[in-house]
Amino acid sequence: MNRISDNNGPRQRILETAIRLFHQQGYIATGINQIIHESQVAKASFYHHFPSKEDLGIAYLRAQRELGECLENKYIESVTGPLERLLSLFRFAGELAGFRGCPFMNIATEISSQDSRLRQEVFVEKKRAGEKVWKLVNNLKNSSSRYSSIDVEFISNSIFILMEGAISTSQTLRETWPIQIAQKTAKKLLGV
Amino acid sequence: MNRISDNNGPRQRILETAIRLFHQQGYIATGINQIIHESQVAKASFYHHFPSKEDLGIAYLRAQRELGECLENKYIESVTGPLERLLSLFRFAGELAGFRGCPFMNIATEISSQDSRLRQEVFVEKKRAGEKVWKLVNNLKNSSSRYSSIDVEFISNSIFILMEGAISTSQTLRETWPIQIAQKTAKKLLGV
Amino acid sequence: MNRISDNNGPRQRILETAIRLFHQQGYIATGINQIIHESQVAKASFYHHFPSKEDLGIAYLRAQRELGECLENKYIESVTGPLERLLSLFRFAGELAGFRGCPFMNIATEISSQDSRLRQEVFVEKKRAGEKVWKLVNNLKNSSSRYSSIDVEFISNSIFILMEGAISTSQTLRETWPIQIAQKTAKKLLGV
Amino acid sequence: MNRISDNNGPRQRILETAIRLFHQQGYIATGINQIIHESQVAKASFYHHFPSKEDLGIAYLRAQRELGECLENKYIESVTGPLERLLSLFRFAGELAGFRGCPFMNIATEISSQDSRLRQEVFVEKKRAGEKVWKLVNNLKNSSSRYSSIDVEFISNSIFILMEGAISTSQTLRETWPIQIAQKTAKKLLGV
DNA sequence: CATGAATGAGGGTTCATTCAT
DNA sequence: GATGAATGAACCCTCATTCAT
Repeated sequence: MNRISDNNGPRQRILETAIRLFHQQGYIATGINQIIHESQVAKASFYHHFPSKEDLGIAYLRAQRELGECLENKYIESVTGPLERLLSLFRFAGELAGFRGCPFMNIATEISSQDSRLRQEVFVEKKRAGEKVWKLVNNLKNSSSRYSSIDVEFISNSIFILMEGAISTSQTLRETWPIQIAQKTAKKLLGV
Repeated sequence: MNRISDNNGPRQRILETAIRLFHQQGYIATGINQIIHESQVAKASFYHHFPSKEDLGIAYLRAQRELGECLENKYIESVTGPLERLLSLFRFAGELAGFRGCPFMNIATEISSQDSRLRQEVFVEKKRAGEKVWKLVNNLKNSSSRYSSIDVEFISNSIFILMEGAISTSQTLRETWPIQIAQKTAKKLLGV
Repeated sequence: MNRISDNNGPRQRILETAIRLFHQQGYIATGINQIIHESQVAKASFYHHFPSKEDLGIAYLRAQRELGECLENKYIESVTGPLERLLSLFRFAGELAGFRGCPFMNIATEISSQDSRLRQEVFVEKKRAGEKVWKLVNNLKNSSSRYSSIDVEFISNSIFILMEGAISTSQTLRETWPIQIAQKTAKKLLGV
Repeated sequence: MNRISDNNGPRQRILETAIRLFHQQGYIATGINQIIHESQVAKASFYHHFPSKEDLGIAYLRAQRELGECLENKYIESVTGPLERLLSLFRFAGELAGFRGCPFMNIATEISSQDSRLRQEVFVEKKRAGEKVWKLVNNLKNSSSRYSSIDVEFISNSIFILMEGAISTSQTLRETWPIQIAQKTAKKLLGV
């Protein structure tokens, strides 16, 4: 039993189940019992790995952040050129959401208490995502004199909002056009 | 016997409590017990007026739609000129949300089942809101030759997404700048 | 409004609904709400006519006694001859039960308290039914020297038990053969 | 750790309480709250052992079947000779019922839905009981030329009905004579 | 005589969590 | 490191009944 590559241990199974169920059904609507049952794990084993549901929620968000960052980078690096890389964010958003929206936005909606540890995780991710957009916009600005007049702060915030709006509108209406419209709007903002 | 001022009946108290709690805490996170306790109503009285929690949820969304539409109109009519009226939507969105987001988006996030009656209500409202934006953009287009080249379909969808994004980003980050950025983006789109 | 023939008044509607529902679903399993809803009667009207559910239950049993007695007499009088009349009870039992058993046995099963007013009604009916059987057996005994040696007490009790057993077995198994077997057994007892 | 004598576990306590209360008060009339209170068990512990009230009902019926079968065999084996053994069923029935009737008949009366899992259990038990009677009658037929002309099918069905009738009449009237009469009738049928 | 609103107690069930082993 | 039993609070909902009008 090679423990290093043993990714099918209880902890991993629980986490994968949580990723599936929290995203599909929501954090509150998903009970510990369902997670335990679908993970094929004993109840006390669950609490051995995750002291509380909130801790699992945090692990879930962190896993989503890693998965998301990884996928994001794949999308970005699949194209060349600063403009294409910036716009690839919208293709990424389109795949990620799948009518169930952003895991972080969703949890922020479900958890009202502003000082919850879960909301801290949301802040962290959204800050990271915002900085990612900022960098891509900044790269664009520095790449060519054509974009040298860009207000990086404004444009990156604007694109961030467009992405958030596209994802949540797509979730609410269960349609895909918001992603396309958001991308088209971003292009217009950039004058392309 | 004055029915107009008779707003203190139990049904009204329940509904007002639901508006407060569903919006603040979320639909799932708010239990019937808390609602009846804060409404000062017996449990069976609650079910006399609302056959189920879902029915109260529907009444809640319809009340939010009425309240929202009313407030929306006030904002729109508080200014003159088609551009000002269109842009007033952002001021409205800023007040409505208050870091707790859109009641309809929130419920759509909490309820994953796509054929829930609650989601039907969300569809109805979002369609209405989309049409409202479309009309305001169309009015702008027809108001002056300056805007005659506007693609009403695209611009209205774009503004809709910007508003949704502004509201949800504001909710997630508990900040107000997304509203301003979204409005500024809309202005840019319109070339003003 | 001819009040004498006005059998569609609220009280009558409630009683007819109760006869249908108590027999089909059982006394405990049938709620007041369903009765008033299907009777198209206001709740307080119900309690005006029947001070409690138990009172409706008593009225229900009395109505069943009248209906049963009436149908019983029809069956008995549809044939001539003391033997045929006695045996007609089994045909009657077969029709009455219809897989839902005897209304009186059923209530006695549902209500455990031995001093309930409902159980008093059951006693009254079962005593009446027992006496009816006794009379029919006694008539048979007196009708011909062939039956003069009959032990009326034993035979009537025996037939009573056979009928009760046939009805309840038919109810439990949802089959009709118990009625035929019981009648055949009765014939054997009488030597015919 | 002695599992054989470990009859004091919560599951066992719940089941014993259910046997007592379901039989005395009826299945519907007995609430989960009363069961857990008298079992000295927490509510969630109850649902840990029995997923629903219906499941407890099924366990109750199966326990009654085992208990009944065991007691039945004791009565049968307490005497010798095929006739005595057949007739011992009536003594058994007299003890079993105790004015509260047959647990299976009672549940079949309370539950009207024909496709309930509880009714399936009733079918199973009544089929078993019918076959038991058939065997005892068949044994009698084969035991002596005196009984060789018996119609096993008819006689066993007839005796089955007599037992059901005796038990339910005893329950309805709260008297013991139906048992004696039924046994006497059975003797007559057999020509003894 | 009729009405709908209002009630407290209880229905069956699930929650996230902790315990002894 | 892993297990299943046990928990109290809370879940949504229905019961038979009474009230003011």
